Amino acid sequence: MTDDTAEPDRIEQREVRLAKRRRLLEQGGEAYPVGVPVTTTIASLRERFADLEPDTATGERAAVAGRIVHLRNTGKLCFAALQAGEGPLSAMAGGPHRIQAMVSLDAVGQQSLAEFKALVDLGDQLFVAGEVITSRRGELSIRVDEWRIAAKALLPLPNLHAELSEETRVRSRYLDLIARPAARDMVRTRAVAVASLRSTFAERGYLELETPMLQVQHGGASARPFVTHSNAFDTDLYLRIAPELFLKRAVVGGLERVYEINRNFRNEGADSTHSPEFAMLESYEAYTDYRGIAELEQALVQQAAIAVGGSTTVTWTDGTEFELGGEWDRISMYPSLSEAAGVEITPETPMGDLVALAERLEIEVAHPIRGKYVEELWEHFVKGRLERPTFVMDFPVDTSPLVRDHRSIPGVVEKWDLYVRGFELATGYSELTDPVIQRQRFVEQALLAANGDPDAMRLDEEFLRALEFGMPPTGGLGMGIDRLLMALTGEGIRETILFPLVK
RNA sequence: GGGCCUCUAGCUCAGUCGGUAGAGCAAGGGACUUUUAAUCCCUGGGUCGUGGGUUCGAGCCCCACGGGGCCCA
Repeated sequence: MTDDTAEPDRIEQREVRLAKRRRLLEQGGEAYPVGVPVTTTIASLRERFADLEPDTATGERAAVAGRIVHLRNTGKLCFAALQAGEGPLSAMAGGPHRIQAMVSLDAVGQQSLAEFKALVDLGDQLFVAGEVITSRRGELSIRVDEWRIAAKALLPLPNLHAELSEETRVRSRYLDLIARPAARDMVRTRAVAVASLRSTFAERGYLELETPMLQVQHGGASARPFVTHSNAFDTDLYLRIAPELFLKRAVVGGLERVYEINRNFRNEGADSTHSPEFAMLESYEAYTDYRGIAELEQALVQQAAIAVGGSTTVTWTDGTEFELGGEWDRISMYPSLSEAAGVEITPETPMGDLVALAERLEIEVAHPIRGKYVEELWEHFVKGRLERPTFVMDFPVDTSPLVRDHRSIPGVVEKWDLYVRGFELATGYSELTDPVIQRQRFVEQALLAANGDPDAMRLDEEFLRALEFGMPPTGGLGMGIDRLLMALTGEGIRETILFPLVK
């Protein structure tokens, strides 16, 4: 909306509710009071009175507030189901965050009952106080002797008995959160998972850092950046595509165990596994290597699974049980590719052979780099076969410019990718610490950039200078937080992000 | 970037051969003191994504643009 004074379109139901708001004010009431005197929460009442017999009076008074999600009037008795946003995880979804309010002629008198019927709508935030009872049908209820509107809803709630359309769910997530317990669960699951990551790091003596999001030079990954402009410095700045080069500077400075959980931005397409803005974990640990980091990654994910669902066996939303427990498989990229393709492929396999094979399979490779061909072929032959969580070890050199050469296998670097649920969940390196080789790798990247690869890395002189002061042997880890949630819940990336980007 | 599907009431959707715009929930009026998507009677609510075109006549056919989804690259 460009016109600040523009009113929403005239909606019949909104007009009706605005009239009720006016009537409420004319009677000296408030449509949006500064507060309501609640004494407890719906969830705790549910917990305390879980097993009451039908038609029981507890003799105990309670005052709660919540959104009206069902409203039924039967003349001299009204029923309103109040829903609170809080509540435990999905194991108990569907009930514990709701309680029924019963507004009867006996308890509130004729005038109050009439006002309730005239002024209260489905969707309003309602405060009620009264005795905790169960109805004849056994529903935990409050026999209301005092009620107040806590916030008047001007717009009608969507139909809670039909699925919201994909677009409404993402565009109006607040409605999705009201309507769908699974949407609320996702928010909590995510918070629990991230808290678990932090506590696993804390147990291992890691420090959480915050490195620049606005960078003079982007680096640390192969991706197209978002560009913005600083007026004060009169210079273009990049939203970071990765924090890697700054976290490594921290390791040079003697911070030997560091991690960061924060947003990265990549100016690329969005689909079910990619978002232009995504939360990323990166960690670095001095005096370990990619094998030690694989052990760390496994612990991080398994601890998160336990924190979220109490077990390393996770249950996805489609009901699938997925095993994240135990020691994860480790396979090697070249041997696994050779076996699946039925042809021996090694780091020495000539470019011509790789191109011929790719063409025969109609695999298009964007840039003519040997490593890219190997990775594309590997994805074609092997990726889809992985069912259990699997570390894929030892990648080609020319696609991994920040990783050190393998200690014993020529042409390969000490890097793994972790595949879970068919997508790449995390990556781990024995970090390249040799400033001379690192400079060469950057120069090779610059050549690719000159040849039109927009994802190629740029040479970062300041980072190289830091390396020249000596960076200890280090293992590093990167994991997408959104993807971790996808692995734990079986949902698509848009469901793991509370407010995904929509045009 | 390419292909396919989709946009109709607040929400979710139907709409026949191109001929007066439909349902459920929600809303308004009425009845009802134990309802669980309460029930019963009555009523209101539409710029059919936007802009063109074809036609006597377009929600429907054609073109362009925009939003959303799925598949491929």
